[in-house]
Parts: sequence; C-alpha cells; structure tokens
Amino acid sequence: MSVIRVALPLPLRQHFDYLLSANQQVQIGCRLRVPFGKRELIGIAWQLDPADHYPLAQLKPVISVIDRQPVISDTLRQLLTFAAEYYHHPLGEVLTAALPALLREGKNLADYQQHAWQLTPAGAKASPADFKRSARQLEVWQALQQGPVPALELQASHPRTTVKQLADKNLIEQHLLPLTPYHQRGLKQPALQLTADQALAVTAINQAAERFQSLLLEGVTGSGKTEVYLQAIAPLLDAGKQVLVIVPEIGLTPQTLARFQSRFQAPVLCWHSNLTDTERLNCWQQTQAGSTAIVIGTRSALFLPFARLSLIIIDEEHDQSLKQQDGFRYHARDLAIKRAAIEQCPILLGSATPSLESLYNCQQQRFVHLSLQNRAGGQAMPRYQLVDLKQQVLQFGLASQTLQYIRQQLQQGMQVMLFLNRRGFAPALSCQECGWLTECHRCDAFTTYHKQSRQLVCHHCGAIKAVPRQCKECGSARLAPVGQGTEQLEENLQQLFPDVAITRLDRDTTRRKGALASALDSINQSGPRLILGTQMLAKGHHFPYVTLVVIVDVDGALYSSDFRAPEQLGQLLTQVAGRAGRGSNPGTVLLQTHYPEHVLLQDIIQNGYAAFARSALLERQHTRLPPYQHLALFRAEALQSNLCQQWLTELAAMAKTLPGLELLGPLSSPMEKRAGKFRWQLQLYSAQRPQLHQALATLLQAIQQWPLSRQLKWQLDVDPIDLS
DNA sequence: AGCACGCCGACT
DNA sequence: GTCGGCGTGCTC
Repeated sequence: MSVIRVALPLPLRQHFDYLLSANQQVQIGCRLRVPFGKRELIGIAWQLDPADHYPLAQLKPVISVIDRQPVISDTLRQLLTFAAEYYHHPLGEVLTAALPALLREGKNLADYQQHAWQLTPAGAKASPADFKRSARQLEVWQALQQGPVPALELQASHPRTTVKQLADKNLIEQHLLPLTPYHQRGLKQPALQLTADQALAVTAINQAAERFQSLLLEGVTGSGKTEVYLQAIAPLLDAGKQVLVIVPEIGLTPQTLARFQSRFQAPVLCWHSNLTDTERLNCWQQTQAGSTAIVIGTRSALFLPFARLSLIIIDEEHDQSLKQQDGFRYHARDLAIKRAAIEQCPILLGSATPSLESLYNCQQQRFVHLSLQNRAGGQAMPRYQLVDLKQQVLQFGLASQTLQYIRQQLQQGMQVMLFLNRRGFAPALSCQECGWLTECHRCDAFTTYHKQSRQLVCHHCGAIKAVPRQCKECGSARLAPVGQGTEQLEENLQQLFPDVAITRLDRDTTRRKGALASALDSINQSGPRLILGTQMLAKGHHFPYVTLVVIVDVDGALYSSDFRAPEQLGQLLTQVAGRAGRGSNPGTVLLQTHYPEHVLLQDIIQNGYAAFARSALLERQHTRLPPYQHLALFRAEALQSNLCQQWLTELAAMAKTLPGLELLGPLSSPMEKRAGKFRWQLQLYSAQRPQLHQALATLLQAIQQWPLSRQLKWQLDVDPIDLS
C-alpha cells in the first residue's frame, strides 16, 4: 500500500491523496480514476508518497489506473506546476488547459490511433486523365503517389470532401498508422536567398541549439522573418528534431502555414480551437510519438507533449491574444520561455514591433537581440504623413487632402487601405431634438447602430435590440446616427468612388466561413480597389498592391488611461503601415488627427517604432510601471457596486500590511457596468517578484476564508495586459 | 466544479 | 401538505 497525490480537475487550490494498492502499477503522470464524494473523477498521478499526506484512515482507494505510459511527462509536469504557482491558479484547471478533452474524459489512447491514406490497387493503376473533371481529386491522388500520407496531414492541405469522394470511388483507403518518429528529410522547395541580416540571424539561432537561450528577432514588416524561421528550422529537421511555432490566431495566417508545409518534406501539423476532439488527440499523439516535425498552433499548443523539442518560435510575440483573457490567464510567450528553459532548447520571439517587456529583457542581456532592418525585397519603408483635421471641412470623415491622395493612387491603378477600428454603421443613434443617445441597459456603453441588419448591438455584452422608431426621452422620431463605423465608411466610399471595387474586412463581413479567404483573394488581384476594415487589417496579411494606408481616426488612442495604450498604438500604426508598399511602390501612411503636434504621434512617425519603443520604455522606468515593477490585478464583479468595493477595500487593507507592495485602488474598471455586473479592481505593484508572489499567496489564503468572497465573482490576473 | 443538505415561499 | 429556490459546506 502506498499513498498517491492526485491532481484533479477542480477549481481548488489543493491536491487530494488516495490509496494505491500494491498491485496497482502507476507511473507519475498517468491518469487515474478516483472516487470523489459521490462522483468519479479522472486525475493525474502527481506525487508518490507525499510526506504531508492526508490522514491514512481517511483515504479512499484509487479505482483504476488508466495509462501504462504517462500522459504528462516529467518536463510538462514541471511546467504545469510552475504555471499553477506563478499564476496562482488551481492546478486542476491548469491541467485542463493542457490536456485534450478526450484524455480528460478518460478515453483510451489506443482507440484513437491515427490512420493514413494510401492508394488502393485500383488507385495505383489510375492515371491523371481519370481526374480531368476534378483538379482537387487529382491533387490528392498525386499527393499519395509517393506513399501513404497521415490523415491529418492530408486533411490539412486538402478538403475533406475530396478525400471522401476518392475513398467512395475505392481509389484510396485508410490503414492504421504506426506511431513512429518521422523519417522525411530535406526540402520540398528550395530556400530563398537570405539578406546579410537574415543570414546573421539564422546563424545566431543555430548557434544557440541544444541549450536554453531566448532570442528576440526584431524585423521590420516585410523583412522576411518567416524565411529566417524556415532556415533556422531546416537543420533541426534534418536531425529528426521537433519545432513548435506559436502564432496569435491561426485563422488569420493561412499563408504562413502553407509556407511551412510547402518548404519541408517532414510533416507539419496545426493546432487551434477549430479542430475536433479527435483531430486534437491525433495531433497530441503524433507530437508525443515524434511523428510530426513541426506544430504550428495557437497558445495552448505550448502544452503539447513533444518528444524531441529543439526550438520554440513565438511569432508576433507582442500580440495581445497570446495572453489568455479568462480562466487560467497565462501568457503563452512567458510560459513558452519557461518551457524552453525546462527542455533546454532555444526560443525565438519574432516581431516587427516587439513588446516593451522583450526589449527590456534584451537590455538586461537576458535575451539575445537580432534585428532585420531592411525589407527583404529592398523596398523603401512607407512614409508617414499627418493630416491635421482641425478647422477642416470633412467629407464623410475624410479630409480633402486625404481624398486627393486616395484619388491619385486609384488613378494609378493602385489599392488604398483605410483603417477604422470601429465596426458597425455608427457608434450610436441620437435624438435630433433632445440629444438622447441609444445606450445599453446592461453596460455603461452606447449601442452601435448596424444599418444592414437593422439592429442596435452592444459590442460589450452582445445584446441586440430593434432600432427604435422614436426617442425614449422626448418621443421625437428624428433619430440619426452619430459618428462613423466601417459599415458607414463603406457606404460613403461607394458614393465618392462609384466605379471602384471596395472590400470591407471586419468581424461582420468575415463571420461567414471562407469569407475572409475570398476577400483576401480579391485583394490579391491587381487593379484599383479600396480596402477598409478594423484591427483585422493589421495582422499578418500581405497586400501587394496597397500603396496608401489611411488611418481614419487615430485620436481615440491618444488620451487613454491605460499605461499600455502608447505601446499598443505604436504597434498598431507600425503594423498597419507595414501593409503598404510591399510591391514595387513605396507606401504612404496618412494619419488623420486633431492633435498633429502630439508627442506620441511625433515620436512614432519621426523615429519609427524601434526608437519610439525605447523611449516608451524609459517612460515606464520613470513611472515605475512594468516591466520595471511587477503587477498583479485583483478583479471583483457583482450585481452591486458596493459589494465589489467592500471586498476590495478589505483586500487592500490586508495588502497594506504586507511588505514591498504598492497599491492602486480599489478603482472601478474603465467600464464599471458591463453585462449587468459592476466591476472593480485593485492593482498591486512590487519591485521584487518574490515579494509579490508571497503577498498573493497570503492574500489568496485569506480570501478563501472570507464569507464575502462567496457573494461575488473575483479573479487574480498576474502580469495583466488588459487593465479593464 | 458538482452535489447534498437545509430551511423558507407559492403551488398541484 | 409538497416542489423548489439558492445559501452553505464538503470533497482525499
């Protein structure tokens, strides 16, 4: 008889101990089925015979051991333990983030072994002429000419229906794929010629092999970061090693995925939230077996069980979506660095606009700094130009100077991109008589008018209402939109340029599956075109014919209370600007503003992001903000505002007694009421990470004792990015 | 988180 | 008389 400490999928900051009989062989990291109250749970064997175990007499026996081999390796267990401690989050929930659903449910791994497609004898006899009617079927058939292809890999590059059609014709069939390390070596497509900067970067990355080293690749947009990734990876694959590539949102970067798949012979899998449970488990198994060489995935790919991980790449490392915004609030970049340290492999962070945290780490010599200063094709960087909106007569929110530029570019057959970070037709409807504005009942916000769907939508809680016929205050029927969103801008542009094709890219136009891809396709056709959209435009895409970018309204970001706002504005402007002038024409970026003299704008446009970021970092140092101090944030949410305040006041009182903390708050969140709940926060700053960590542990201990804690929703966010 | 217990209000 | 609301407590 021995005692086994088990990690269970519960939101509790504690372990549970069970009895293990002598005939129950178990390795740490295996799944166990255990009794828990009236229920049965699947947990992970975490520690054998803990010294401080629960009284023996009160232990229940383990029901059964599910795995013979651990599903959580030693290195992964170290990572998860670290994550739970660092983010002060219940281990069980950390574990839930790290395990595919089918494993959490206790499914048997052997039942989900991956299949591969191969040609049937009939398929082998077929000839290209048999596929005259279907180019897609021909592609699949050709892909299988060299031999079997794993089902996942085939489905990643070919539509599932095509595969099914061939199977129905009995030309291809599936067989069980043994899980063995991949054997493919070499390139499918030759590597590109590197610039001197790129070659230096590749060398530096390769020199860091087989030991822990963080490298920051700061490369201006269009400088060819992806080619650096590809060439840094190549020798690793020839040695049979594995590489993890983390990207912010996989749906936005189909080209990146395609480039990896078409470069290497070795298999490339992707990992994201749209996979089915079975696809996930297959990917997980192939990662564990080493039968995939590269995984390109979103943040949770970080927890995949790589057998031979030799490099981690974080693309767009500044991107906010690398931080999980609910539940277990981890930052994929930061945990990936920890993973690299545990696995003793290098990690490469890439961005045109690195986070201040990463730049700070370079200054501290913790990261190696690599830079690509020139665009790979030798194109000039786009020029910024401020358009002063003061005392201007605007036409649909556009200055005459702006319109002139747009017209000029269109006449030359080029494309123009307009960035407006506000979807919908107008941010509100207003009564012309009394000034009343349509607002959300559940949030401190106005409701956005969507003309096409004839709705008022709250962009904060999702509530949808019909458009009122008259004012709720005075009964007037004279309601008119105020302000401008992308939907309206599209309509206006159509009026101004009736003969020009317009593509609008925002959440509303790309909701439909495949809509984004087809919009991107049409943008990639040459010919005059207006492209307008939100945030989406800033991420990843190449727009080869865009020579002019108009930022319709930069002012919103200039006077924000969030200390990260300048950094984010700098990143956004630079990323959006990077979409211009990738072809043979240099680009121009027009910034429409009422504050052309604003230091922030001047700094970004005159000095560029790199210099701007360094002065922003200096500012952080003077104001003692992250990364110069560490920050943790407690949030409280309740139906009554005063409950939040009371709870946070108590928390603040206790925090004041702890050493090395500076408090800010309790403060109401930037939007106090949201979705019917009131939200408040308390910010804790500390110069020493260990002191902050200790304080959080003490506070959490106390919080769990307070009766008041049960009457509201609270959460802790370590290293928060979003202060709302 | 689930699930039970427990104590008060409107219903077949 | 019950059904069921959600406050409180517990799970090795």
